[in-house]
Amino acid sequence: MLTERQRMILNAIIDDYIRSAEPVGSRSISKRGDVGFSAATIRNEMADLEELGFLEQPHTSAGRVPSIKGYRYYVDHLVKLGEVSDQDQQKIRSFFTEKMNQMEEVIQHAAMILSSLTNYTSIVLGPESFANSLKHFQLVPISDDAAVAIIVTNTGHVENRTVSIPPDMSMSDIERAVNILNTKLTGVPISRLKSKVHTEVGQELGRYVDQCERLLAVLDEAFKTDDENRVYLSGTTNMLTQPEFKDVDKVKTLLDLFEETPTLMRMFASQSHANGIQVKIGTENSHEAISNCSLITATYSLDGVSAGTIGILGPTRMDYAKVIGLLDLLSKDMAVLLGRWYK
Amino acid sequence: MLTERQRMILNAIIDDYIRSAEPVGSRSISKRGDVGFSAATIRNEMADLEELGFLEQPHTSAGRVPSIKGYRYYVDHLVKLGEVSDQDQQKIRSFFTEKMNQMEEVIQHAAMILSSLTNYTSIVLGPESFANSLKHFQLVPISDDAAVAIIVTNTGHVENRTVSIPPDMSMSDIERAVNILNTKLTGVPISRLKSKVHTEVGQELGRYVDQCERLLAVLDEAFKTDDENRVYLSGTTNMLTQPEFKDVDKVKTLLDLFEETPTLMRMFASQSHANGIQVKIGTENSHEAISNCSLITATYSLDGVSAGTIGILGPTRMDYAKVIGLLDLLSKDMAVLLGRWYK
DNA sequence: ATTAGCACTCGACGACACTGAGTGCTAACG
DNA sequence: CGTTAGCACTCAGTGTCGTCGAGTGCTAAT
Repeated sequence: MLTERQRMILNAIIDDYIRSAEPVGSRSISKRGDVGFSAATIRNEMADLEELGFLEQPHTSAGRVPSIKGYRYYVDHLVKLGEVSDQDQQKIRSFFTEKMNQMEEVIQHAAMILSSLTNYTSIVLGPESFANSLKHFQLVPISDDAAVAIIVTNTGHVENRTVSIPPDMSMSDIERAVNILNTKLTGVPISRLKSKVHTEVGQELGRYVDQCERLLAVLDEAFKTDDENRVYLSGTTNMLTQPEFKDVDKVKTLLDLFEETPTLMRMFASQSHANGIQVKIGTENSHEAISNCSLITATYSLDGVSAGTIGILGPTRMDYAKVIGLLDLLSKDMAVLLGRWYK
Repeated sequence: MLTERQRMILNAIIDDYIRSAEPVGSRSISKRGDVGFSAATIRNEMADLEELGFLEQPHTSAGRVPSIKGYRYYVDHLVKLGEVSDQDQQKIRSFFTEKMNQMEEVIQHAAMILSSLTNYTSIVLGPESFANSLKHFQLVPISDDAAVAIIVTNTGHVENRTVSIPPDMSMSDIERAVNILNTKLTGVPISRLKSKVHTEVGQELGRYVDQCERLLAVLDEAFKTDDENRVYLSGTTNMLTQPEFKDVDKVKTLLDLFEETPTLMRMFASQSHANGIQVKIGTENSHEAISNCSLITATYSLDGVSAGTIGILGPTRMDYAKVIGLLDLLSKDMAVLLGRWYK
């Protein structure tokens, strides 16, 4: 579709623009050396590229700027995976050798590494909880009518929730129930806890415990899968250093988006279906607030099941080569780390 | 020190400036009606007030702007506690009748209410954990060499931490130890857990459990008071709507400060000594990033012990009357709520 | 097919004048 | 004597104009 020369020129323009954030003219391309043609020739090609929709002109007497289509072509055909610099590799290595014993900590750290290495905003989605199974369940009464339900998963993750209990339910009943639940439910995936309680464990429970229905209601409350697969952000303020965000209004809409976890989740979910690296450029993103941003995500899997997603949000004019290389490396390392984690 | 008229004029100027964010001139004060003097008279007084340091002039032919000293005088002598509007009272009431069963949730919500009612940024510090005591302790092994330590407090707060355990420590030992700890430590304040383990419980433990020293090390790790008295922020982006933050650089330094929890903590700590409402204006604040902001905090106490702090951060040109009134009301309500909570 | 040359476009920038809000001072007023 | 009307003055903000220069498109020469 494009001639070799056009591709070279497109590549050069995008390269330049990523660095300078300013419309690039024919002369500067010609002078770069890697395209050995005169400014005039490049000018002609640029006119063609614009007609084809790969470039845009802010105004008549300005240089050219890549269009969404241009970026798309660039990431699909032109960009060569950036090698991760030794320095960065070093940092990542030391991250993975560091000992962390909370899942949350790992994710949080990964996000921080990403944002600090790229100077963009990083978004990390934790490994889906459905991989986890119950290790231990506990109900600790804290007053006459309330108790804390605690769920420990095999990965060491702890969830807790305050539930209200009927005032006339006896302590011994509760203890007995907890014991039964622990023997019956240990090893059951978190996502199936609720149904399992009703189908299989329910009757057993009824035999030993008074007021079984009431208790079941309490358990329902406790096992409510609060899908707080939280999204971890880091480097949100990095965006403010980008020239495309010198306008406070844009900053505000972006930051407001960051606060809206559910929206972020949805954005991410739509990406995480496919495995590997995905790039959404500008208006390809569903949300308007990031219509001048690109979102690059890497979904890694564990035993063939997609397990988590890490991503970088930056201006459309972002360093795709570097970011893609980095995400590729880090997502693979994450998969390995988690593989070991889950044993 | 100031004549009655000067005070009226100062009050009027600050009032106007809070509303308009623009230097206020003598004419506009004169026209307001509540100061019944001509522009010329007011002009003379304004010159005096400037000489005394209560006002400042951005440039010769502009109106006057309150100085830090001016604001100080205003909040100390002039401002009359703003009545909280019916609408706002309504919202606060409904907040307090809402049923919440996690401490974190309450605090988070309080912060949100505050920021939404004021359109500034709210900062809330949770009730100091020293008021809490141990309700239940548990060690759940999740692998050969790791276990999750879970601490439940009398208020239903759950802390958890992964600890590594010596591989040759037997399950039964652990169980026995946990039992002893629960009988001995229930009711002990969280802050004193660690010392208590060493002094009183240690010997008892040694009698029943092998490898007592090793176990103590594990417990030390578990009881490490991770002083995560977290700071809850809400409405951080509200600041961006303030005209004093139309400059992205200022926004960035401010937002970066928000990310630095320890610094925020320190800022807050210095305020929370005194009880009641405290106002720090502009450079009275220690941190440079908020040298054009004011921080108003209300510390509430429970049984005479200061329990928590809620605060509002806004531009120096903020609506002191409203904010102070609101904080006063809310902090008292919080104290009541928590009093009930701790029973 | 490529390139040198040239006329043309248009935003950025500095110079300049104008406007208007606001001041300080002085003199008149009650 | 305190208050106020009047007036000259200051200065940020705004709009206009001309210049500059980077960049373009087109044409003709190589």
